[in-house]
Amino acid sequence: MKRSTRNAAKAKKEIIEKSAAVFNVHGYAGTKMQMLVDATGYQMGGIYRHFETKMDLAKASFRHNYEVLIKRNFELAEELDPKEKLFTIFKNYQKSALDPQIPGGCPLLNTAIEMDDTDEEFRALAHLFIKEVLSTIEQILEEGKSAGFFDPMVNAKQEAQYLFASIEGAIMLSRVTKDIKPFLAIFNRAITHVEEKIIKNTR
Amino acid sequence: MKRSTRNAAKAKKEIIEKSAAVFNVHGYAGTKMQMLVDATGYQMGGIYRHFETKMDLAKASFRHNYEVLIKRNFELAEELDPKEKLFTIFKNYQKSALDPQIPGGCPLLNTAIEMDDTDEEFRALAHLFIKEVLSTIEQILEEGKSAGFFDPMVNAKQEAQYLFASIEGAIMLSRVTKDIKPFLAIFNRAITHVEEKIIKNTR
Amino acid sequence: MKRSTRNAAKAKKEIIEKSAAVFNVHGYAGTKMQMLVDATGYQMGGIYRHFETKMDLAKASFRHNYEVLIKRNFELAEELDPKEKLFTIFKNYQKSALDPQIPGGCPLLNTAIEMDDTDEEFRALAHLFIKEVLSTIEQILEEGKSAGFFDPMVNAKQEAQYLFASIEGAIMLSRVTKDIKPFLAIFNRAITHVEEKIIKNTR
Amino acid sequence: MKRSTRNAAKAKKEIIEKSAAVFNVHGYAGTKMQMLVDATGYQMGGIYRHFETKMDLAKASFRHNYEVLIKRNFELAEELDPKEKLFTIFKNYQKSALDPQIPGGCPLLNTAIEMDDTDEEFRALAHLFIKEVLSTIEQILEEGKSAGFFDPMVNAKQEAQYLFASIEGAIMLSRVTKDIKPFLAIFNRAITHVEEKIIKNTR
DNA sequence: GATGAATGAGCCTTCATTCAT
DNA sequence: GATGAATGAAGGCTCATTCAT
Repeated sequence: MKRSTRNAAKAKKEIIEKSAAVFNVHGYAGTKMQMLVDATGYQMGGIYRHFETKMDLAKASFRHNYEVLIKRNFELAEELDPKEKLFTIFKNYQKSALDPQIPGGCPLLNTAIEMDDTDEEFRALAHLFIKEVLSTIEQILEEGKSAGFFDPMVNAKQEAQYLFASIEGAIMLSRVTKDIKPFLAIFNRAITHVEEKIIKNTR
Repeated sequence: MKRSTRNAAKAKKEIIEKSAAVFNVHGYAGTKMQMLVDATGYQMGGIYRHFETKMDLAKASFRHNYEVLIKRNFELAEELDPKEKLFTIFKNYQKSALDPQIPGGCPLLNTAIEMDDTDEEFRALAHLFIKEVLSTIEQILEEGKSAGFFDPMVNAKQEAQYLFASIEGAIMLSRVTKDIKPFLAIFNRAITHVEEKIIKNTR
Repeated sequence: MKRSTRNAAKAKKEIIEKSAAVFNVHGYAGTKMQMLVDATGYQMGGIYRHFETKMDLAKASFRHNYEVLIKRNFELAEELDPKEKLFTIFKNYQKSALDPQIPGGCPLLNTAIEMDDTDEEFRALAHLFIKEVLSTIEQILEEGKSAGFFDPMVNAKQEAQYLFASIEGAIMLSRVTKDIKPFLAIFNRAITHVEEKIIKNTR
Repeated sequence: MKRSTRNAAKAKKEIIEKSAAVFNVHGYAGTKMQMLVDATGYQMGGIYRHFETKMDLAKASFRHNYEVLIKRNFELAEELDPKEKLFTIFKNYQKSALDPQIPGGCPLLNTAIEMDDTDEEFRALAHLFIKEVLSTIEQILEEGKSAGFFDPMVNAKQEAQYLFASIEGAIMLSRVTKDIKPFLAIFNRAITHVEEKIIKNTR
């Protein structure tokens, strides 16, 4: 096959983008190099020119999936107020559930579960990304408290963990049942929770 | 080592029990037959006498882990009232998190995540077990509603899913961070939720 | 193919014996696992059950070749006097050159040359074996001096090195020319040297 | 790096010169094209423009090493008498051993050993070069006999082979022991041999 | 029932060579 | 003339499974 590009950076990017989906669907151990050859259109050696090992490519793919996830779910217009920000994130997660950009479920969840006891470096990477997500949510909650939108009694850190855990659990449920309904149900439950427990009731 | 005196059923049980932990820690693809040889004390042939394939043993191990989980977390004294039942389940989950009987995290979560896109039969099994857990919780909620303990407005099914999702998400967070604190925080958050939103406030 | 043996030690021995010739002919880098599969009659996995890596098998093969060489060339009847011993070694080397037990030339020479700059552990092994051979010759020379057969002025260590070097050089010449004559010529030259310079001339 | 200004012949020469050392140290099978890219400063395509295959470059490199060896060890002033010529060669070999121009040992020895059973064409080349060296020594011996310096009973051909074999064996010993001493010891032994057996004793 | 040696397909990786630029 | 990205056929090694004992 004739390759259209002879540009290293572009090729590397292309390989990552096409591999990322495969890893997220089949898991890192479950993904075979041959699958990546098929998915990327590159041959073995072409892939190995850009990545020392399969696991290096796996980590780059995970990072890519994370960035896509951040871009889709957490990239928020500056002018939004904290409440709007929080609901935008919710809306984005729902959109992602209904029309996934990354097949195979949430890469953070998948990677955390596969790597927690198998690959310390990989686990640490998942940990890092999850911390970033949690701290983004936490920050919005703190902003909301300062700005008088959210109940000042709210423990931002705990609430962020709670929201994130619920959503990841919801994703898992919908994936194992192959049914979007559990996700939507839990999701709405979580929104209600936000409305009732986090947002300051200006009655 | 002579084992000929043992009977088949006992050997099979022993192999399952000892394999179950290995599968839960390393995942099904990540577990190698040699690990099971080491863990069980049986040799290749000894294991294959009782299980046709590694995946058959994996499924039996998963079922075993599920039964252990049910016994530890969901076996409830008949005389408890629904509120007590719910809190007993919570307490059991907390106990399991602090002192795990099954190493490697929640087998329902682990299996759901690994198998959602890779092994349809295995996914269906995880689905089945999760449905059973959900329906147990749901039933308690319904009982509680009927008995006047719980708010009759509660949607039992959704609430069961919400509670389960939160807890599974919490387990994931604690495993990837290698820190029990996130689990406990989310956990307490969920208990508060039950107290405030599910239990009928008799004030 | 049905294998005749299910005995680990015997299988290991068989693999070594059949691999040893291949390694000595093709070199360690030049020998491919497939050659060993063909030569031994064992499959990949059968070989890897007994050796962790190709290089482990290579080292075992080298050791085996060394032992064969020792047995053939340096196993000397106790009752021989030092002069007879020395000439027996010569005769054995000549016999080996005319009718080689190990194809591919002298394994000490081959391994020393291939490994001097490539594999430190392997080089050290070759060094060890060569030291053993040199010390055997040296000892015979010392014995001969003590017993009055050899000139007491002979520096045993140097003379052993000189004899060994000449013979190894001779082997190399005969192999690269694919002609036994250079070996025999040098060989005879070395014998003359022994007769004239080492053996005490009782005139 | 722009190289387009260089001309073909110069580039080819440069590649050979820089590759020659690598081949001699790592062997022909053990040398990877990437090593040559690193050593030469040329890229794959740059090298392949001048050589059809790695083995072609290997042969050119071997020839180069041979020529360097000849120049350093066998280029003798015409006015020297045969005895002086012989000792100059000896001195040159000693100088080469103490301060090698070509790293990795004697290319004649290395190539003979690696190629004797693996590459017939390459073996023939080593054979040719070795024949040239032997015949140079032989000629000096013959000259010396004619001129009355050397014992007329000396068999020039055999004596040349004997000297060459000893020295090559000595090189091998010093390389495998990583110690110059064995070389020097054998070397001195060989010089003594020349003095006592080849040079006509005019007493 | 159980052992553990052996199978062989498949895995990850390497590397001589090609070729678009 | 030269670059360096890409090829693809091996290469070393793994591992679920089989089977002689």
